[in-house]
Amino acid sequence: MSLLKSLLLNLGQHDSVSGEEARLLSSVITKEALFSTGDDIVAIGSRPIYSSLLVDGFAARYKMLADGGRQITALHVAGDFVDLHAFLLKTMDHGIVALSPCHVAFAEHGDLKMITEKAPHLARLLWLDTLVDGAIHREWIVAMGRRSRKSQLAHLICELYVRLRGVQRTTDWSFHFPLSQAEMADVLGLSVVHMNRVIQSLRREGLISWTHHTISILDWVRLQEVAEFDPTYLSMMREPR
Amino acid sequence: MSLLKSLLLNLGQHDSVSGEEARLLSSVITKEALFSTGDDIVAIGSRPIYSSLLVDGFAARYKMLADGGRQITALHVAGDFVDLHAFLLKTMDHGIVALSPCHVAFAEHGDLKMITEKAPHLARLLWLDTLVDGAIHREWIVAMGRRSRKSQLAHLICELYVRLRGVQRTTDWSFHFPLSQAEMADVLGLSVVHMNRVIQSLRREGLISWTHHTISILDWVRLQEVAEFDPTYLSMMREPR
DNA sequence: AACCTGCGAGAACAAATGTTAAGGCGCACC
DNA sequence: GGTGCGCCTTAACATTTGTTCTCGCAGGTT
Repeated sequence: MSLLKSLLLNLGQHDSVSGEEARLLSSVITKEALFSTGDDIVAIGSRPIYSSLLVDGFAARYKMLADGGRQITALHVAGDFVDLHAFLLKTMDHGIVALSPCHVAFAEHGDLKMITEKAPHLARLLWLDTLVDGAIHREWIVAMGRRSRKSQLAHLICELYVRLRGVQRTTDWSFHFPLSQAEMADVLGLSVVHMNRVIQSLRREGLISWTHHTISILDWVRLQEVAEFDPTYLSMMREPR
Repeated sequence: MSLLKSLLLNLGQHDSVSGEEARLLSSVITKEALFSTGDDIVAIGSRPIYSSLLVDGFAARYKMLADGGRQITALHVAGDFVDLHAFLLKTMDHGIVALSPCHVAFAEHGDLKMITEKAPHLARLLWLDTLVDGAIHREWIVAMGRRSRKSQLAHLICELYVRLRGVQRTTDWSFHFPLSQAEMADVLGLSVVHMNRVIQSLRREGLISWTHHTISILDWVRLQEVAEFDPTYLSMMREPR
């Protein structure tokens, strides 16, 4: 998919983006790169001078613990700015890893600063993008803290489906999903064995199928019920910001 | 504490705030209110036209689940903007409750928009404030997913201590903390009984004391070790943003 | 003084989740 | 065509965490 298109698919979900804004934004994206599965796109502790737009692929933010455990704190799909927050946070407090081959484009922080000075509406859309990240974080906290593991997984699948549909990465009720069960366990904060048990239970109830890196939602209504999924937090509504 | 002071204590931790910026910000804070313990400061589903600055007190963002469970997704202390994100997200996807008597001040969204247009550096500091929220969310996700409950609690206490010290709400190694164990359980995602067990274990090891709504850190070094606490994510470093 | 009530603490038991180990299956590589 | 490897799956067992219940204490009320 083209660089500009993935940009607009993402930011344009929340508010209308003018042609001029789109041109400005694409003009500050001066570099691109490809990453292989498992590569670090951004290293923990680094102080990037670029922010990275994921044009295609799957990536994750993660932290490692002393005992070797890994927790994934965010999943990113095509169209996501994976480290826009580093523009102001400066120091990466986590790493970002490619979970599939990833096509990434870069915008210099100096140019982002220019956008905050010259294009306030566009700047607000970028700010909003990081706010949606935060809203997703909060939903994950709720899922980890107070939902059953089955509900947590169901919720994540609902979220992924809606986000991927927003950037046209679904076909009917299916989407490509390259994560292994072990990687998924690092998302939900479970052991691999229990991750497998939870997946089995959604399968057994006929809610999803998940094979060959493809997830299919077999019963959206019941999946949503199990998840208590309410997509409000994704801010998919297009309105003035 | 004065309104302006709590503002500067918070934003000024990350970068220097000019006198003009401080005046502009305080000029857009046009209303104030007091809330009692248990009051909702902002209701879920509402579309606020003000963002709320917590001048004094403790507040929490939370979501309720169908089974009556509650998960607290953020704790706020003096100086925090509790719903700055609503400026752009528009619809509250969670509620905000006062966990103590709270003194709150309000800034109109229209004025915040003006700030993004006229005062880009100040706007970036506000953006940053929401990014630190996100960084804290990520750290909570890590703690919920991959730390032991003892480590999770130790980490939260370290975080609270550092944040409260930043706004001058600590005396030596102690701080006032009004949450009950049941409320704390809604933060960590535990049952009340297990919350109590985890607190006891930190007490038994001589790391903290916690009585009469006061937490004291008895052994900062070991508490930090148990928590694997690294304050980088709080962006306490003052640098150009 | 007697009586609430909210909160903290603890015991006993149930359920969820982790650990370790083993086997199977598909796929890349020799 | 075998072989090794990554990944999924299952089983058995250990540990963590939740549930229910009881008790005690402090503070406020009558």
